[in-house]
Amino acid sequence: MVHGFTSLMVDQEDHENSPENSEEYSPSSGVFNDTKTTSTSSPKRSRRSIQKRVVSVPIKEIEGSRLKGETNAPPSDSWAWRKYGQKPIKGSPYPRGYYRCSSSKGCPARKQVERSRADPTMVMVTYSCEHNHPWPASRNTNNHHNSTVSPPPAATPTITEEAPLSNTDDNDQEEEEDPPHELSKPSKDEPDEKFTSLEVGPFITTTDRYGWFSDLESTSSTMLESPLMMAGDIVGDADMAMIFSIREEDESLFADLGELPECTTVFPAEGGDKRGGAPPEAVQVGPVVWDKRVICRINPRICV
DNA sequence: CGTATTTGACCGGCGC
DNA sequence: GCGCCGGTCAAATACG
Repeated sequence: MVHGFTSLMVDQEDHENSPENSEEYSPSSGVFNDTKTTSTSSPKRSRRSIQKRVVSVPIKEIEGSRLKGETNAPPSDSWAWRKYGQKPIKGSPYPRGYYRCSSSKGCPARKQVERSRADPTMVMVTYSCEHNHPWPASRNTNNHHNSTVSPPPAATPTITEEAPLSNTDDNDQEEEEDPPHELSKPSKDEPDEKFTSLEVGPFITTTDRYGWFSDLESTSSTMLESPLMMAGDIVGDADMAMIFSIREEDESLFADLGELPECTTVFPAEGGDKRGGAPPEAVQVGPVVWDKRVICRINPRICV
């Protein structure tokens, strides 16, 4: 399966720059907008302030994994999701599907699946909240073999976005790390560092806590951090290149995963456009190899 | 029979 | 204060 996932980290303010360019989501779509809303300061974290991660998945994968029609079939993650609603979104011609983790009742994990209006071939999946339970909880999982947690290769998502975790009362650190302002990121010379600090740092560390994260990992073979993308076009290729060279060892670990997406699609996302130049289109990254590495970095567990 | 999906209505939040 | 939009809940229907 070839999947390209795109991950964007969205910051509250980033997208708003050019909503239009950020076609990925409708300008008015709550997702990003909310983020932009200074949720941080909001006394109560309204739903909007909740952290969300957006992943773009090529619809092919979805179809492949689930021959469902065109509806927004969610990419099969390792988690079990139950659809609890669907709504047409103003900015998009396609409706947005709302899914909840059916693995356990108490699991607050939620997922929104929406077709990218810019690229009908891509499906944007927004994850909110984390899972309370471990993987096994999900039944959908084909992961019998998951003895480790190897996620079903169903789809290769790229994380497009990160959310502002305003809800974090306590946490703060995390978000700061993801400054949407790519400018800062690029500043870092070392790609590794970025990963570490950006992706891995905040979120990864808490893999356990962030169920969604795990799920992404597991689910996808390819993960991109938004920071990279956001970092801008600049970073873009160069970074990736660096990334690719991150660790080869990890590759072996992933060998099991087997199929890697041939290409990864990266969405500049809103952040990207902010640079002004970045076209909304997805960038294809040839080798997916780095994915694995990234994943490893993110989740050592998987690597093992 | 049980579970999942689908559709409609209601509630809350945000913007104007 | 009103209106609009997004998100969630609940009920009904369909499928396994």
